[in-house]
Amino acid sequence: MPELPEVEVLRRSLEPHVVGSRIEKAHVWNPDLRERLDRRRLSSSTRGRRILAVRRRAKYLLLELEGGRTVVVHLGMSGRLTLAPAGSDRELHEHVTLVLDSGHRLRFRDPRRFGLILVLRTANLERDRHFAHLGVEPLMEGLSGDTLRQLARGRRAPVKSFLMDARVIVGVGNIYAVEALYRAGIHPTRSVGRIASVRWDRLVGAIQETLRDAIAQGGTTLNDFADAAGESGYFRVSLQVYNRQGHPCGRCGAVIRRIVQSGRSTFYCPGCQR
DNA sequence: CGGGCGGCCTGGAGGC
DNA sequence: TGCCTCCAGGCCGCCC
Repeated sequence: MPELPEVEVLRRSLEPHVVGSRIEKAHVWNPDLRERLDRRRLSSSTRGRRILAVRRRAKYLLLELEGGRTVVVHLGMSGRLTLAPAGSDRELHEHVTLVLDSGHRLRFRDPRRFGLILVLRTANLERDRHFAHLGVEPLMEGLSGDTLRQLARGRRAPVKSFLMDARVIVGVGNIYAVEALYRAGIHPTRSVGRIASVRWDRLVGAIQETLRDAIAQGGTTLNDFADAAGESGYFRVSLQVYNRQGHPCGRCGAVIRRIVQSGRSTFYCPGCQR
């Protein structure tokens, strides 16, 4: 489900309601997520601890707790994290519930179980194997086209795959890679080593604009994305090419195409993207 | 080594 | 109605 904008929207919606709350208890209904959840570790490191901050790194949501621990949540493809009133019933595919002293429950629901919850020492976070290899944050202050151009040197991958490579740049998944390339007017199959400097600047600008617009509109809800309050995002109506094969391009009228790259759908306008 | 592919899961959509 | 295939917002490990 979620790329950077969705996780950021979730983070912002959660923050004002959980920071300062204490976690009374963690229920693990099903530990079999992408990686098996360590029940004891989750329980012992969350019980009675206050939530100090809600952060994000790449597509990971981070609940920073007292005692130097951080609960790491990844939504995979179909994960949701919602804040519900006390007493409400457990939902289908709700695998973990954090009971807060405010009376609310933080529910992790994930039908496909590609998601992940783990507990790390806050101080070791960046050295953990889930984080150590991660590349630049696309919304980082001062990110330039040149930074990406350097990383692309000597590589022959198609630009779309390059944008989705978390070792290079994080948070950009299938939807936003496709949309950013459309905005930048770059063909998704273009080899990344053969992109001119000026186009790198335009591409970075397009990525940042696309992500910021998506955040402002509450993210993209295709099927099941929702923020902590269960609200859908509305960036879907702003998608220019994603899932629009056969429709005319809004800019030039050419018919939008769908191709497959590395097993993932790519959509582009043959008129605007060269 | 870089890059592509299959596998991990469930469920929704569409064809017949 | 059912049964089949295909597809899905991520990520990792394996293979060439």
